[in-house]
Amino acid sequence: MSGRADRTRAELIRATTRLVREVGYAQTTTRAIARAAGVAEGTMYRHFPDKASLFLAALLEQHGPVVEAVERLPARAGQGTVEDNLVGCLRELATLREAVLPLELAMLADPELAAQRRRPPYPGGPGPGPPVRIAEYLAAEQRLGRVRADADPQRATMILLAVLFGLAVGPPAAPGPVDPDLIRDAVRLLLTGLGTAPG
Amino acid sequence: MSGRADRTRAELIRATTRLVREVGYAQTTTRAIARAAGVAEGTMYRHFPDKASLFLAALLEQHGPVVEAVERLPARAGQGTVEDNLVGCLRELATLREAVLPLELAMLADPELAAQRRRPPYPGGPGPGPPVRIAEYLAAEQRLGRVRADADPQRATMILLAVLFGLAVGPPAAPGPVDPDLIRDAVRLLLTGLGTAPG
Amino acid sequence: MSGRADRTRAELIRATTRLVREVGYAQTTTRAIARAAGVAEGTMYRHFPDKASLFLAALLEQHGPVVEAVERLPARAGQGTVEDNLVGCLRELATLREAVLPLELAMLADPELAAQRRRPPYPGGPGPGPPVRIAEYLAAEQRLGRVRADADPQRATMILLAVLFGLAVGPPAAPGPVDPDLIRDAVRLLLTGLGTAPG
Amino acid sequence: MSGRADRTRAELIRATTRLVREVGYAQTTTRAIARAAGVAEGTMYRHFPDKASLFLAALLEQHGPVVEAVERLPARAGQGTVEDNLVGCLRELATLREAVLPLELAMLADPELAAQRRRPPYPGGPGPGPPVRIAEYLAAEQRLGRVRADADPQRATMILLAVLFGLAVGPPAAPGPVDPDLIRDAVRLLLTGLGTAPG
DNA sequence: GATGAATGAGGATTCATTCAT
DNA sequence: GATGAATGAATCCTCATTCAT
Repeated sequence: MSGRADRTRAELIRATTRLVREVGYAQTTTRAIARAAGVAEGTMYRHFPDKASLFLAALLEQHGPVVEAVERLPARAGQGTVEDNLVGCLRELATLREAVLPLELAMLADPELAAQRRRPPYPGGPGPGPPVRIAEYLAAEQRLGRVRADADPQRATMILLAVLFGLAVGPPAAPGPVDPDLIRDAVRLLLTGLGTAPG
Repeated sequence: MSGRADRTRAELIRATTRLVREVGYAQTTTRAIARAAGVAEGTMYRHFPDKASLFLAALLEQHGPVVEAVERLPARAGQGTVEDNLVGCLRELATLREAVLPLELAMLADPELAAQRRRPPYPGGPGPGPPVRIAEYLAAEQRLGRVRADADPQRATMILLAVLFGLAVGPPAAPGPVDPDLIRDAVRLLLTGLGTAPG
Repeated sequence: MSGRADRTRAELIRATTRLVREVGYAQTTTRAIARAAGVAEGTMYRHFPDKASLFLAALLEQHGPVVEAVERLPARAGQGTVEDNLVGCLRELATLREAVLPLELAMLADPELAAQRRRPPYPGGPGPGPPVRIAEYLAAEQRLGRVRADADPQRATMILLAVLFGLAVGPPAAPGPVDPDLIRDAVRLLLTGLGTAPG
Repeated sequence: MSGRADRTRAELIRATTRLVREVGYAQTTTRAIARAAGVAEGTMYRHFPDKASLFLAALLEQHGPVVEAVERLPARAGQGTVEDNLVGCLRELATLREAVLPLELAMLADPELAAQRRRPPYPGGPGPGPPVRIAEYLAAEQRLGRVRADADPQRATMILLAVLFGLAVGPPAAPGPVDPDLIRDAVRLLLTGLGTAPG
């Protein structure tokens, strides 16, 4: 129980997430985290074996809401329009991701950190998550005849998420939230296609 | 005259690019760079004012080939198929980018490094580059009736490049080259569209 | 509570003062200070933001005793002889200054260090100090008729202290304590005058 | 004769003197000197075995004019007033010293540099210089009855020069030329005396 | 559990000096 | 004589981590 310990732990994670977003990974020192969390420097090591584990925990913390947001998608197959369903889901993903994108980038940029990602910090680890649910949704729509029969739902999902990630990070964007209009444009383009001829 | 200096400079850039790719930005210390380049640590500072400038130079070094690769694209409008043209171009981009992606990620992850990007290291700076050329190509194909009349070439280009970036970095990828098949799939998807009905 | 921290801080200041006196400012590296203080190099930075601040603190540490020594002077006006009073005071100043003269010289020789002196390290900063007290004393003696009526006490104080500083540093001196006889000679000369005629 | 080498040497000394005065000893790097002198970094070592020797040479360069200025003093004994003679001499000294005071301070602050001063850079070294000449002058005036018979000319000279040095450096003064009025005040004070009673 | 002083290896950078051209 | 690229030891400082209180 010990509500105090739990609060400290949560504070540490909140501080870490905030600092990485605001000042970048390089500037997020243990001292800065401790100060931002309002605890002593040594306290961190009561809750996490080392700094990398704290980062990992911060990253996973966000995973819950993301999963939830996508969990509902497959059930919407056949309702409304495909475009609206996808746009809604991707916008939610973009919003949630905004908080952790800097953490993800830090991991991508630092192999040593990324190595930690291999071994999930607790047995079982995070569930299937967004990619699987979106693919499920696309397959369902495919069965309903609202998505081309010759498309590969998994491949399409991969590309869909790649667009999302690319737009979130992309060169034109000063770091900041993804333009929601851009998300709709992307989904529409992916649905409609760019070409005029059958091939 | 200063063949030696030129060689040293090139060696430094090569070493930096290689190290960032292999061990990540955080591990790429000035000492490691010097050792890999076969020079003394102080020598670095005769060629670059500081470490960030060296990284920037390494990044820009790659810019030339990238620009060249895309420069030829607009001229191909109307020849072959749109799909093949785009796939060819994007594959080239992917290959070239492979070398600098870790550098780009480092910049994205470290605001301090990114700040350097604002002031281009030499007057004039890099030219328009890939986005503009690809948009030009799409517009040309549009005039030829091979791309939907109601598409926005610039917006489409943005999305095209976002896919490419997302695929290069994306969650599935163990760091490594982008699967060329994935590129073709993405282009085909973008051309054909995922949907069946107009909405 | 923090007896240990206080002791470390004092040790750092003592080590700094000693090293600057013995080997000069240029040789007084952070490593040497740490070694002499018996602490790790990083420990210095828990107590002082940077090296210059440590020097400044070492300088101010000495300020207390100096001020006290001169504080008593004005009260002696009219007692004993003017010569003895001044000689006693200046000898004390010379002794105290001996410890910090190298620090003062370092500041004079290095504009960057001197720049730190501008902003006093704590609000309020050091009080009026020696010059004012000596001038007060001279003015008091003047009212008692033991100092020429046409003398300017402030000007005379300035010159008195200039002699002291000049003797402490001056060309003849192998670095070391000021000869006390020289101080008496100087005071006597300043009181008696060198000339015979009014002009 | 090689006028070019001579000019380079002079340029190096000029640059050194100027830089030490303007930016302080610590900032006067060999690179800065070379740049300011308009020569390559390595060239310095054609003319001086090391940096300290260059500093020493710069210091001695100034010695000539100083000596000359004081050389004429003994001959003025008996002419004009003692005050005017001394004031004139000291003011000249102050002006000349202004250029090298930073160099002298640097030497005083750095024992390693000061060690070089012991062995004069060329046999014979500089002559007796100011102290002796001023003492000679005072002794001459003493014989003429214009200086107290019981004064010690050498001791008085020492004190006179100490005042000058102290005023040039002194705490109140922002670094800059010595106020000529202050010099006259000091001389007058030393001649007239501060006291009213015979002892 | 929490604290924060202490650690010390390691980081980027500087600079007097050397030497091939 | 002059050049300037190269050197590498040394500098100040940072920071994840430990441990006595």
